[in-house]
Amino acid sequence: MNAAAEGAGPYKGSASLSPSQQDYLKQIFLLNDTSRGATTQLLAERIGVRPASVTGMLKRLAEEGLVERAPYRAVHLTETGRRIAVELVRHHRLLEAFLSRTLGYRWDEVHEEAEALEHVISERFEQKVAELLADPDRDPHGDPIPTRELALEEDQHLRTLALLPKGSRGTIRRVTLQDQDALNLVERLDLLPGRAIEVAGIHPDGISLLVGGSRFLVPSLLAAHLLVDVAPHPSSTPPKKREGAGRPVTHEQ
Amino acid sequence: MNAAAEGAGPYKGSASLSPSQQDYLKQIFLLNDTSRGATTQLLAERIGVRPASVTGMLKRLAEEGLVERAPYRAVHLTETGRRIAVELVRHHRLLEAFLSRTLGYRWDEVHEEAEALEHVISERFEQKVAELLADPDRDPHGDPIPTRELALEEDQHLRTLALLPKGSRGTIRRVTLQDQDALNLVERLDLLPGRAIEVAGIHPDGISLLVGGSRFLVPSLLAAHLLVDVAPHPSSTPPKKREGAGRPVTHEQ
DNA sequence: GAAAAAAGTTAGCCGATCCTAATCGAGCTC
DNA sequence: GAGCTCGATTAGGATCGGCTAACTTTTTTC
Ligand SMILES: [Mn+2]
Ligand SMILES: [Mn+2]
Ligand SMILES: [Mn+2]
Ligand SMILES: [Mn+2]
Repeated sequence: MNAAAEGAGPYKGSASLSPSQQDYLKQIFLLNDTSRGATTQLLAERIGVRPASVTGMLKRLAEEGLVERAPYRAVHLTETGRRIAVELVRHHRLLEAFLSRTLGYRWDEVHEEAEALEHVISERFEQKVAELLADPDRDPHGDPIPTRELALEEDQHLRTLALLPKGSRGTIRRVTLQDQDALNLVERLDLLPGRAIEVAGIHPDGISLLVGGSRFLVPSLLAAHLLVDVAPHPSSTPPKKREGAGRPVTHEQ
Repeated sequence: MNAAAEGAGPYKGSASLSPSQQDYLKQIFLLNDTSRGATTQLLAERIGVRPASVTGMLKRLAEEGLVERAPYRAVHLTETGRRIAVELVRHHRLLEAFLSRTLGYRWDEVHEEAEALEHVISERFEQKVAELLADPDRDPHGDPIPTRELALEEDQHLRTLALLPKGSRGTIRRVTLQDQDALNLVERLDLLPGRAIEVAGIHPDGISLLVGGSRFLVPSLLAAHLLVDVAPHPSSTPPKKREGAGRPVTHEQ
């Protein structure tokens, strides 16, 4: 019973998909990029439904040619599905930038609002906002905004703080968290995008960090969500990778 | 089988209602204000569903204490229902003002976008937009924006152009149309809010109008949707009402 | 004031999306 | 490689908001 014959439906603009379908595609995209691939369970957690619901939706998305899927395996987006997902990520991050810059939202407030608006704004709205903000390339958390043509900068040079060796210096570029309390903590610690940091040491529970003169422990849980632009090793320690201090970073949006 | 026992559900914030339910409440509100009351058929037309669907939804809304209803009669909003409806109208018109002023939308483009956004923005968004625009009191079509406290100016002094007697002078204040082509026509004819006009004569098919030096026929269909602030009768003709040139004005939003 | 027309309602149905409970399969453990 | 565990799927059901077709009530017409 090989489900999902290839590409059943005709061309799909994101417009014809339900917000729910759009959220599935977006989460599949975000999970594929990072982490261990888009499994039923991870999707269920991110989207806030039960695994059985995910299976059901994935079947429908497969029928419409938006995902490719084999039972008991992780899903992947088709090219069509990917396009819709990236379009949605553009909406989301553009909206976050807009809410922050134009409407004066705090950075911990933008995510929730963007989560709902992303499904509803027109291409005109997207266009006008992009104009107003002069085509921003980062949202308030440092996440790259896909271009109008849906090209997405890859940030390959960024490294997770949790995995940096002692002595590393660099600049915080992205904070891949959405939870308001967590973001407020990051702000309290002055670990915002743009801050210069140095890894003073490795703890079992996190990273000892030098930021703006002070030194403190950044718990692994937090360190795993801070992406750092590492400076060309000025210190002694060779920049070799460590493993296991934190799991690969993801973040919902 | 007297359906709808009074006030079943607990307090409802507009947040807990589906976009569909919100649209029903809004249209009931707009129809009650004007026109012959919110009948099943009129609601069906405005909302774009079949009459049977309206009956079904009205039953559900009655159960939740948002409308009062007797079979075969027009519906009315309860106080709770009215509050939600006005909140939605505020969202809608505030959004139209925002889209027009801040994002540079044309006045014929704002309605459609606001129609979708109104259900999705948070109170924070409403608040921030109101601040940004310094609490505007009119949307681009001249429709009054309910205040934060949901007070709605009544515009009782405005009269439908279609019903004005020959010789009346005044200023166009509201254009209660949403259709893009119709709005473009209005713009072409320079009948925008703020324009001074004089009724040069009554035709069977409309009104002969003097606007900015030129004189032309405004078809009844259009005239019924132009609300005029009538100047204290400077001309001879006593300002007595005419009937039948057009039906009472309404407009969806 | 009856009959016709129009408006409203009911009954039965459908698709989308979610749920719970039960079953199935993949992959690690020993 | 036989189990066991955990993740995934299936089965069955609920709710929501739409639809059509048939029926009922109100309103208009003459
Ligand atoms: Mn979303
Ligand atoms: Mn972000
Ligand atoms: Mn709407
Ligand atoms: Mn308007």
